[in-house]
Amino acid sequence: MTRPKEILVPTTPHVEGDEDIGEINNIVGFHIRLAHGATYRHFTETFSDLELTQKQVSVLWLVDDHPDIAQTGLAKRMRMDRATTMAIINRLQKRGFLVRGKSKTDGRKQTLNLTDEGRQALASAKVAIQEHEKWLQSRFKKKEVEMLIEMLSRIHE
Amino acid sequence: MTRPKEILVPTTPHVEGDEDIGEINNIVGFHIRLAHGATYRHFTETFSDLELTQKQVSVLWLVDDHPDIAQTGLAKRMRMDRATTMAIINRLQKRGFLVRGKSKTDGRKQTLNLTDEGRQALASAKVAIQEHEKWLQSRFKKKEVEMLIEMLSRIHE
DNA sequence: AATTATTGTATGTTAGACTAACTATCTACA
DNA sequence: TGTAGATAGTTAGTCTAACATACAATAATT
Repeated sequence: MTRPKEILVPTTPHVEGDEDIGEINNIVGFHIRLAHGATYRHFTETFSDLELTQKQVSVLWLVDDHPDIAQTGLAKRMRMDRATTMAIINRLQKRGFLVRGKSKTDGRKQTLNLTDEGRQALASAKVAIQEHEKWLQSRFKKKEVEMLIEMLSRIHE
Repeated sequence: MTRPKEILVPTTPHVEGDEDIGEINNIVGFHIRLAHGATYRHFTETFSDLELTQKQVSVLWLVDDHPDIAQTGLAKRMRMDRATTMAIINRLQKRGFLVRGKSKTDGRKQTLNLTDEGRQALASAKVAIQEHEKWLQSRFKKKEVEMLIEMLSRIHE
């Protein structure tokens, strides 16, 4: 009495009397979302000890690369709005990973800089990132990685 | 005394005469996230009238493609857990786009099917998707689109 | 028949994205 | 120069989504 077992390969074409646009599988956006989801999931697994999200690591990294950067500078680089940036900065500051200071050149701006703890966290994060990237890049040849990055850059500029 | 003016449209390449971001630019995950963000943003713009998210459209689409699908079936296809799936289904049901029914083959399962309204919403969504995809694919040649989809599939399986 | 797995549900937490309103500061120009 | 508008940061509130946990009902396995 064994059932057909209902194997479900997600990337399988659905048959059915097809209409309009075609299959959802031909939609680039669909694949970007799925790839992002898979990447995000693996990331949080890899970072479960560090308790850092992708966004948080990116912010730490960018602040380290650009001492005294202002929140709007960060926001521009990461394509976030000010409010979202605030929330992330607040979280990182609450954990003592970075500090806000006053800008000497512009009274509206604040400077962001990592604390020693932040630098330490970033160092650990970079190790984890390496592992994460290895998982990601294991699917591709070197040339393909370059190509993928280049293509993705065309989307986000 | 006119400054370079520093226009910053979110989806515009950031020029700024400065430093490159550093090695973070070689991180595939970083680009996936940025590309996802840009895509998501354009999607919500395109869909602001319809008030549908990527997830919701995907669910409508998949339910349409697979009548009587159960929530777990959806969850597998979209790589979501049951709780998240529930939340999305609830939202769509509340708006009258789909209905839950009882499965005849498995008392635990429920069937999902679009209502006429749901089908209508999906039809509108597909038009908008076409526009959205055009925006996305305009950056690529046909061959490149295939390549991109294939590469992204390697990530999400 | 008893145990285990699956499915849907309910609840609560968290991150992140966005809007709107507000203050302080800076810039541009009439 | 004075003022109107732009920019930077903040706060508050809303929304989507992901995840964890717990529970009840049903199926499958032993």
